[in-house]
Amino acid sequence: MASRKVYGGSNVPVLLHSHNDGISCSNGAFEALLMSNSTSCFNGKRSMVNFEDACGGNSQGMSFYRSHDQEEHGDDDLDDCFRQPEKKRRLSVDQVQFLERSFEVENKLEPERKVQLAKDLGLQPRQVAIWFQNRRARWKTKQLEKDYDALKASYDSLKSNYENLLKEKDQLKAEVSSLTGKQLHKENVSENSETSKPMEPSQPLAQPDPVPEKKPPTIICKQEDLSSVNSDVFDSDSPHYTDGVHSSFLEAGDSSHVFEPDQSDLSQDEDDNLSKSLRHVVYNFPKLEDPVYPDQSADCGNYEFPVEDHALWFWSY
DNA sequence: TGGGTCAAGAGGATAA
DNA sequence: TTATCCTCTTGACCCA
Repeated sequence: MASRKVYGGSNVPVLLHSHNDGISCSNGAFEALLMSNSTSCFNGKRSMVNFEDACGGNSQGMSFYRSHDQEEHGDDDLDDCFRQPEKKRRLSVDQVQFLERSFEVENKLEPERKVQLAKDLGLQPRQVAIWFQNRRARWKTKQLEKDYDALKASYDSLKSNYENLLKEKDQLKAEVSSLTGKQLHKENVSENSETSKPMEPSQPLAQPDPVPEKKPPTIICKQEDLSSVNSDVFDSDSPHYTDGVHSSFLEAGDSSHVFEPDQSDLSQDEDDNLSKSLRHVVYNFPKLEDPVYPDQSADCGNYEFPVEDHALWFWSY
């Protein structure tokens, strides 16, 4: 409180006894004030000086109430002669509150509004403009933080869903392999029994096959092909999944892309070999495209998807 | 004393 | 051309 300039006004010390009382406008009145040239309800310029006087020069904890704006106010031509080198001073709490309310109404500053605010707050119009610029910058920074948090939450959710789907895929692949083997075995048995009947008259002396389970080479190839197909169906995009989090995030966001195998790779014969009765449950799987599943899950009759496997329900955001 | 915050400066982009 | 905006930076101030 050493060399503080004191400006004459003595009628407003009460204004800053309480921060909230410094600006007594209601919100409605505040908006009206912003658009009008009516008498200001804020006497920022002189009130700060008088507040300090009212505080008995107690600068401890009251540094916000220094009379910075007097030093910077262009109206005080007399003071320009004695002005010390410019030092940055914070706006008072009341000024900031007033500006904040104005910012909430409109974060852009029209020239008339700027002049009116400057007049009401006892600041230079440029100070008001600068405050709005900085305020917009802070607002943008906070928005970016919010956006980042939202995106991160979305990403975490998608990643979790994707990992669940990977587990589900492995389970389904195992089921397909198991059931395909069983089905082929059944077919081999039936084919051997059918083909052996007509051969009996012509080959009465043929020795019966002691190991009927042995699969013909062509069938084995088919099984391998099927296995390969199944692997291709799920793994064709695996570089996208497995390399880093970004790719998985992007890929998982589009379920149609993740599970969109080329059905033509699976022959109709193999497809027919899968029991239709084992497939119908697949079509009840939520939100996954139907064409994907008939070839991939052959054991849905007794396979229950865990609750977390419905994770695609969350993909809507 | 270092870091955080904020007012203000600087410079480029843009619209009227 | 001018005012305004945006972005980055600077310097003052405060606090743990």
